[in-house]
Amino acid sequence: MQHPQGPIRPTPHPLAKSYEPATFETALYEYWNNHQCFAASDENEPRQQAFSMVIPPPNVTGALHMGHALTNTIQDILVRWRRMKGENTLWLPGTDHAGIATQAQVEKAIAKEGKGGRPLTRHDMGRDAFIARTWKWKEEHGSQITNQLKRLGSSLDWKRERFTMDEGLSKAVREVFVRLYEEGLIYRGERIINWCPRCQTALSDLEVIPTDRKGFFWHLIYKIVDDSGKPVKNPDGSDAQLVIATTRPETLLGDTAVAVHPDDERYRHLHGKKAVLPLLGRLIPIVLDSYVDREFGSGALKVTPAHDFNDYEIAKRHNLPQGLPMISVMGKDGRITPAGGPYGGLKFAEARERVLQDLREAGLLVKVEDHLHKVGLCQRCENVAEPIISKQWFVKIAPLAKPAIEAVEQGKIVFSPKSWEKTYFEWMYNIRDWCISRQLWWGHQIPAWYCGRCQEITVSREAPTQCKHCTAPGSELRQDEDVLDTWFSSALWPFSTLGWPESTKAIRTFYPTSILETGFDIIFFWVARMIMMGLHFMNDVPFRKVYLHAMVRDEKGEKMSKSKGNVIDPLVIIEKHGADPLRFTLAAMAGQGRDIKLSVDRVEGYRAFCNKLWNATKFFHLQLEAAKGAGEDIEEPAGGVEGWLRHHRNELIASNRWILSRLQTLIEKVEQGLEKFELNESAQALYEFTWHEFCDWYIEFSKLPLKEGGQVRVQTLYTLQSVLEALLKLMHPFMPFVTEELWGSLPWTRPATTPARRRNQEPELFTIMLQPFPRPEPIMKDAESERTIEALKTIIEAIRNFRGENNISPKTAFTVIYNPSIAAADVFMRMYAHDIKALARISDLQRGEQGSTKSKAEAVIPLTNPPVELRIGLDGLVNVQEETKRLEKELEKVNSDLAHVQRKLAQETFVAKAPPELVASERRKEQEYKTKLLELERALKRISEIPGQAPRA
RNA sequence: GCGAGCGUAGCUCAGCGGCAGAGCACGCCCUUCACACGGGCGGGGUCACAGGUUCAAUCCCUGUCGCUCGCACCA
Repeated sequence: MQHPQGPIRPTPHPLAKSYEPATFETALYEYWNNHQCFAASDENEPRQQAFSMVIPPPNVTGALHMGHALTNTIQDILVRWRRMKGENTLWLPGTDHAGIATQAQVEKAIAKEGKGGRPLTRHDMGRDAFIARTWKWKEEHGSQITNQLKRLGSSLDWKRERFTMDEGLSKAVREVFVRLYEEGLIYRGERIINWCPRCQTALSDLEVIPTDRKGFFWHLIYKIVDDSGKPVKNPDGSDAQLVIATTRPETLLGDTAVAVHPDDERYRHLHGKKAVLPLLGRLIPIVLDSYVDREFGSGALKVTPAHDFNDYEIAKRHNLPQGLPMISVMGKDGRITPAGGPYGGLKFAEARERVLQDLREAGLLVKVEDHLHKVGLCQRCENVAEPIISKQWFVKIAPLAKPAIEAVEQGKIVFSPKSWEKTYFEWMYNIRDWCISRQLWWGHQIPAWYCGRCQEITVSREAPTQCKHCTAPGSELRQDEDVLDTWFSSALWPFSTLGWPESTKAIRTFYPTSILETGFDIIFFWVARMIMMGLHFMNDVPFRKVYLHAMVRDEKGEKMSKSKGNVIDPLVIIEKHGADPLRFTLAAMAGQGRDIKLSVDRVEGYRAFCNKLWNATKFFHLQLEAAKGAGEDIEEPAGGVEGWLRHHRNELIASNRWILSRLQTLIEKVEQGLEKFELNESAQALYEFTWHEFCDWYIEFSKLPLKEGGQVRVQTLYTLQSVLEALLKLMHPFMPFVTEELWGSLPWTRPATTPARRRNQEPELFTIMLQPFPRPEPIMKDAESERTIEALKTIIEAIRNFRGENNISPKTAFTVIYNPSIAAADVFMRMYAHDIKALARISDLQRGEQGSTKSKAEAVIPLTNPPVELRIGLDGLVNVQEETKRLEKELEKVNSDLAHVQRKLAQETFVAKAPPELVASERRKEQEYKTKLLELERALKRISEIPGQAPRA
C-alpha cells in the first residue's frame, strides 16, 4: 500500500469485509488536499469556464451543526460536479468574526480569571489587551469549524481561506466605509434605535426578534386642562380626562404628548387642550394623528417618542416636543435616567412597580387586564431590547436598494425557489436605514476620528495625521470607539475575498460568482446586502443565482436548539455512520421549500446503501480474481473498457446490453437533477438504480455468464467494471469518500484527465474527483434488451410470488412447465431458460401442455408478457387450499383491474376525446385481463374438481 | 392584517393530469458461494375537507379547516 501522500493513492485490495468509513475518510481528505485537488486557478483562465461560489462564512466561534452540514453538502455536490465537468471551479472558504458572539465567548472565558471572587471584565483589561486576547482565542479555536467542514468532505480551496477581519478584508471594509461616507450614504445621527441593555450595544432592526409575551394592559387616567391649567369640563359638567391603556407604564415618564384621532367625535372638545402627565404633573399637548386606531382601547394614545418607534414617527410629524425636550428616560445601563425624576436610577422592572404603586395610590390606575403582546428580544442574548434615542452611524439605504431591486426584477439575479423573490422585494421596498455601529470592541473599528479642537469628524482609510477641517495635528484626534455591524463586512464577502479593492486576477476570473447557496433566514441579513454592495462597488451582481435551502429540524419538526436538547450533531453522525451517509441523507431530503425533518433512521438506511455499494464492488473483484485464477485472458482492452463495450455492443448478451442501456437513463436523470437544483431527484435515481437494478437484477443475471467462462465472462467483467466506474463517478459529488475508496480499487482506471487536472503539476494523479463526469451515450440505449429483461423479470417474479405466497422454502426445488401461446414465446423461453431457472430457483423449466406436470392438481400462472402460461405441479408441494386462496386473490385483482378498464372504455367521451394511443392501450389491457381472467377461472374450476377436495363456496 | 409554504401508508418524505411510490417500521419464509448494513414474498392509503374545470384530478382553480414560517403590528 502506498503512502497517502504519494502520487498514487492507496489502493486497499482486497476490500474490507464491509463498509467502515472511519478507516479511510480522513486519509482521503488529506490526499486530495495535499495534491491540490480543490485548488482553482486564476492564471489566464477563461471566465466562461469558471464556476465560483463563496461559502457563507460560519462564525469562528461556531461548531458544525446540521444547517452547516446541509448547506455545505449541497455546495460541495455542486462544486464537485462542476469540477468533474471540467470547469475551473472555485469554492472559497472562510469564517466570520461574529462580533457579539465572539466577544461574548472571550468575556465568558476571562470572567473566570477575576480575583477575589469578582469576575474579570473586558474593561478591567482595557481595549487593546482584550482585542489581543480575542485574536489569541481566534487562533486557538477558530479552526474548529473549518476542521469540521473537512470531515464533511467539503472540497474548499483552502489556500484562499479568508477571515472577515484579516488585513485584506479590513482594508475593503475601510474603503467601503470611506466611499459611502463621501457619497453621503453613511451618516452619523441621533435616532431611535434598538438597544440591548445586556449586550450594551445598538442593534439593527433585524437583530431584534418580536416575541409573544404575556403581560398586562394598564389603563391610566390623564387629566385634561386648558392652557392656564384649569380643568376642562365635559359637556355633562364632569372633569374631562382620558383613559389611556399601556403595556409599559414606566414609559409615561418620557411622554411628550397624547394623541387622538382627528375625527374622533368623543374627543373633539379636547382639541388644543393639554393633558396632565400622571405622577410628574408635566403638561403635554394633545395632538391629532390619524395613526391612532379609534377602535382600540380608549382611542387615545400616549406618545413616548424616545422609546417607541411609532411614537417617534408621530413626534416627528407633529414637530414634537413643542417646547419640551425629547425625553429619554430609559438609560443604556438598564436604569431610569435622571429625566425620570424621582424614579431616576431605578432598574426598568423596579421603576414599573414603583410607577404602578404610585398610580394606584393617586387613583389614576383604573383597570388592569391580561394582555398578550410582542416584546422585542435581542437576537443574541434573548433579553428585552429597548428602543432608545442614541447617536449612531447609519447607512442611507434607499439609494442602494433601488438598483438591488431592479437587478432581481430584471432577472440578473434569479432566486430559487422563485417565491423567495417576493419576500426579498417586500423587505427591500420597505427597507429602513441600517444602523451599523455597535458598542463592542471586537470588530472593524469605525474609521472616523473626532477633533478635540473643532469637534468635526474626519473619515479616512488610514489614521489621519491631521484634522481635515481645522488641520489640528493627529494627536488631537480620537478615533470613534464603536465597531461595525458584523454583517457590514459579510456584505462585501463575494468581492473582498477575491482581493478587492486591489484589481486582481481572481476578481477578473471569478466575479460575479456563479451561485450563492444559503438559508432563507439570512436573505435580509446577508443576501440583500451583498446584492446592494456588489452592485454599488463592483458595478455588477455578486452572484447570478441564489439557491435557498430548507431549514433542518428534528424529527418532530421543531427547530434544533441546545436548550431543547433535540440537536442531532452532524459530527456524532459522521463518527458513527460516516460522512457519506449523512451527505446522501441531506441531499435526498433537500427538496425545495419546506422543512427538513431529519431522522437518524434515514441515515442508517443510507449507510446500508454504502455497504451495498461496497459489496457490489467486492463482488466484481472476487469475480475478476476467479477469472484470472481460471487462466482467463483478462487484460484491459486496447481503447479501454468503455471503448471496447461500445465497439462490441451488438455482440453483448442481453443482460449486459440492458444494464448499459439503463445506465444511460440514469446519467440523464442525475445530470438533470443537478442542473435543475433538484438534488433529491438525482439522489433517488442513484439509489434506485444501484440497489434495485444493478444489485438486485444485474448482478444476479451476471452470475451465469461469469460461471460459464470464456468470452461471455470477459464481456460481463468489462460491463461490471464499466457500470461500476460510471456509477461511482455519478455518485462521487454526493458521496465523495466511499466512491473514491472503491474507485481506487478498480482496475483499468486512468489518471485524472479533466482540465482541472491538467492545471495540476503532477504527471499522474489518480483520483475519482478529477475524472470526467459521465455523459449519456445515446448509442448505448437498447430498447430490445430492455424489453427482454422486463419479460424475464415478469416470469421470475411470478414464480417467486407463487413460492412466497405459498410459503415454499427456497430450498424446495420444483419444476415449472410453460406453454407458449405463440412460437416466438417458445424461442424466448428456450433462450433464457437458464436465467429463469437460476433467478427463480427452480429445478427445471420445460415445455408442456396441461396435465404434463403429472400432478393431480396444478397451479396456473397466466402471463401476457411474454405470452406464456406457467404450470406447477402441486403434489407434495402445496396444500390445494392454499393454492386456491392464491388463485382467488389473483382473480380478484384481475377482476377489479378489468372492471376499471371497462368502466373507462364504456364512456363514449373518453373514447372520443382521450388521446388515441391511450385508448388503444386501454383496449389492449382489456384483452389481456380477459384472457388472464378466463385462465384463472379455468384453473380454479379444475382445482375445485380434484377428488377429495371440498368445493369452496 | 398582508405574504409564503405545508397537510399523501404507523413514522419521515417523493410524486403533481391518465389504475397511489420509496425508506424506516410491521408480518411470513430464508445464515443460497457480494452483502443479515442481506435476499424473497406480503399486509397497510375515500392522497385534510367541500365545490369547480376536464373524457379523466392526489395533481389545476375556488372556498373551508388545521399546522409552519416571514413581514407589519393595536399603544
